[in-house]
Amino acid sequence: MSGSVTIIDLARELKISPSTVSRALRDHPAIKDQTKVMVQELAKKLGYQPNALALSLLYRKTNNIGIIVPEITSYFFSSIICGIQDVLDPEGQHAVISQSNESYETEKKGIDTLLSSRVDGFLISSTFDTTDYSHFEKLRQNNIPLVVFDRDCEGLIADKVLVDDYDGACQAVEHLISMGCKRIAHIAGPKNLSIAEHRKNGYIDTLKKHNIAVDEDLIVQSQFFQMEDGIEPAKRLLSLKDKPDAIFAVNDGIAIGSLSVLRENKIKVPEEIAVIGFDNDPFSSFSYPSLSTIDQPTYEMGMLAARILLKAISSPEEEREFRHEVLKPELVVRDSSRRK
Amino acid sequence: MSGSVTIIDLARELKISPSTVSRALRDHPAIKDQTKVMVQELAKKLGYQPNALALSLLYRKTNNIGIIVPEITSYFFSSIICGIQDVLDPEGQHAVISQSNESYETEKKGIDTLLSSRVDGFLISSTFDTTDYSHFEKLRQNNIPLVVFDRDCEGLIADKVLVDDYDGACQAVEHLISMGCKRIAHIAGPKNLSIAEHRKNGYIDTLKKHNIAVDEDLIVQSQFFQMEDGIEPAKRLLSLKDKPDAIFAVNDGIAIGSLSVLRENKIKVPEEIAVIGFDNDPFSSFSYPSLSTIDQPTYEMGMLAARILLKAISSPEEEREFRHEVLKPELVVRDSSRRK
DNA sequence: CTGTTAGCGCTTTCAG
DNA sequence: CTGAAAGCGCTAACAG
Repeated sequence: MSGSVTIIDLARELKISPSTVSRALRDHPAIKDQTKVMVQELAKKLGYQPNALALSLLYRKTNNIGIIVPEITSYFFSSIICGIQDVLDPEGQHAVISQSNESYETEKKGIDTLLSSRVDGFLISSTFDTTDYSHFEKLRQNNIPLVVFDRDCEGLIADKVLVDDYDGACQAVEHLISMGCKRIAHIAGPKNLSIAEHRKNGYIDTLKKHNIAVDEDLIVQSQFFQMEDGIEPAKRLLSLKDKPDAIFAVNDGIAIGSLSVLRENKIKVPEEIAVIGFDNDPFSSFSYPSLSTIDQPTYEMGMLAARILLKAISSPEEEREFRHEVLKPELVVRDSSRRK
Repeated sequence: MSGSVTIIDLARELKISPSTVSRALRDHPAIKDQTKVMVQELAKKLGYQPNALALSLLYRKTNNIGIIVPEITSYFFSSIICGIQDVLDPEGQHAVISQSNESYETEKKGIDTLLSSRVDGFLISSTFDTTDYSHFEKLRQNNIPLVVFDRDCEGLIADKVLVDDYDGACQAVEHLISMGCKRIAHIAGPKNLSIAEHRKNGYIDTLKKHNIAVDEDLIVQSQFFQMEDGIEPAKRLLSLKDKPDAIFAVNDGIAIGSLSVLRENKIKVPEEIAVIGFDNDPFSSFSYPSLSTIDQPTYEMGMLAARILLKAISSPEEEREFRHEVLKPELVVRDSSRRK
């Protein structure tokens, strides 16, 4: 920032006015070619860089988009971010990423910070323990567009891009049933998280549809979504007198953690217990056995959310309809659930 | 941005001057308590948020730090970013992340964009094909601090936080030798990448140190760092008449990809071929067999780089010494290299 | 074709 | 204790 060249520097050097320099740089039609060339050459020579700050202040538009995600270390969220950036970049928009670390307070603080820095809009996937949405409502009151993605905030009025988790879970369980599994367990995700609830509901409803009794013992819960978080739940399932013959895990991380427990206990997968995850994380095709899963269109979700946001930003504030997009996930069968 | 409350709004409402409002909000001693309370209450009521843009323009300091990484989807870089953010956040500094996607052009464009947005400093890990460092030199000429991390730019004068890749490779190969391996192969990383070169050199020198002939056939190269990129190189190694009895892979991704090839070929790991990776990615302890690796202090590297940058930003420009920190990696032995 | 002026939101002298 | 004015870098009327 220190030694940056300004338009005024160029003007002084060339003994013309700043406005002429400004116009010359932006190729304004009412400027002599000769002047343009002169200005542009000097600008290049001195390494002039327009000050985006000044522009943003003037136009009340920063071309910055605030993104708030629970974490960036998972492939799931980082690939969504890639989708977002691939839409924003060509439009000259920039992503400003903030991690909430699954903390409601951090999420709230992130919003305030981004608000202070005057981002033009928000893309948010909320935390586990976000139940109060007033910090999101505030955005709408300030006419700042918000697109919620992946994790639904039920009751919140906003654009939304979600995945049909219920349907994904149904596909997973249908698949296990079609493979002949009778006692299908579910390692559910954290309570109060819409996606986890939907997956669990899909699991339960599919069992019922096939007249399979829902055994509460077969539903255990994981604390988070990492591989190590799958260990405890899997051990609990193995400690049952009447063991399951399949596990539908809330995500691939948990599924991989479970696989390691099954391996330790010399349980054959899929012969004794079949396993299926959710996400199609890259490592799922390299685990042993390779993991069946439900593919989520993360990259597409990011792109779609970003497109909707950009449209909202450039639309007249009134008479906008809120969009509610639901993407379809897709079953990917691999060795962990394939009867041979 | 649209309907934001400004200091002028508050002033008008209270029929006092903007400067008084400004002082009251910043708790200036020369302001009557009564006025302060009045102002602060109205500010709260109307949801006043200081405009960071205006402040940045005024103070010529944005409190934004530009981060440029090859990609964010790998755990390696995303955990470095976490370390960076955990240092920046408490200091009221914000990370602005840009992905170069291993493209020199994108990296250059990223710098220009961030320069335009007037970040106070840069944290950069450069791409494969960055050989020309003039875009980095430019920063120093503009007095914008830069800290290079992980991937060294040899010859560039800048603060650096690196990992001793050479030493890590030595540890890996020493370990394999101590396990009795005689024909140790190396799957090297992309050419022209300092870290990959250093690891390869560590590999070669350790063999020499133990009077083991370096067999060029046993050194193959991977194109990138993903799991699938390990498949081809591993197959090439298996096609040798005289097969290796160990593989030292340039990173965990490649090692995991190799494991899948070995599994397919029913080769026992570690009995027939031992495998060791580099990075200590979370999945490495959940692969089968669990993967021995060299742990890199990614989070610490991010924190240290950020601390050095903040110090550089707040230091007088002259008489700064450039720091050159080299962190030590650490051997983590797991099943893939443990003779039982 | 070019210059002058005002103002985006804020703070900070300098005057009262 | 408070207000008026200037300026951070830039652009867009409005004049010439």
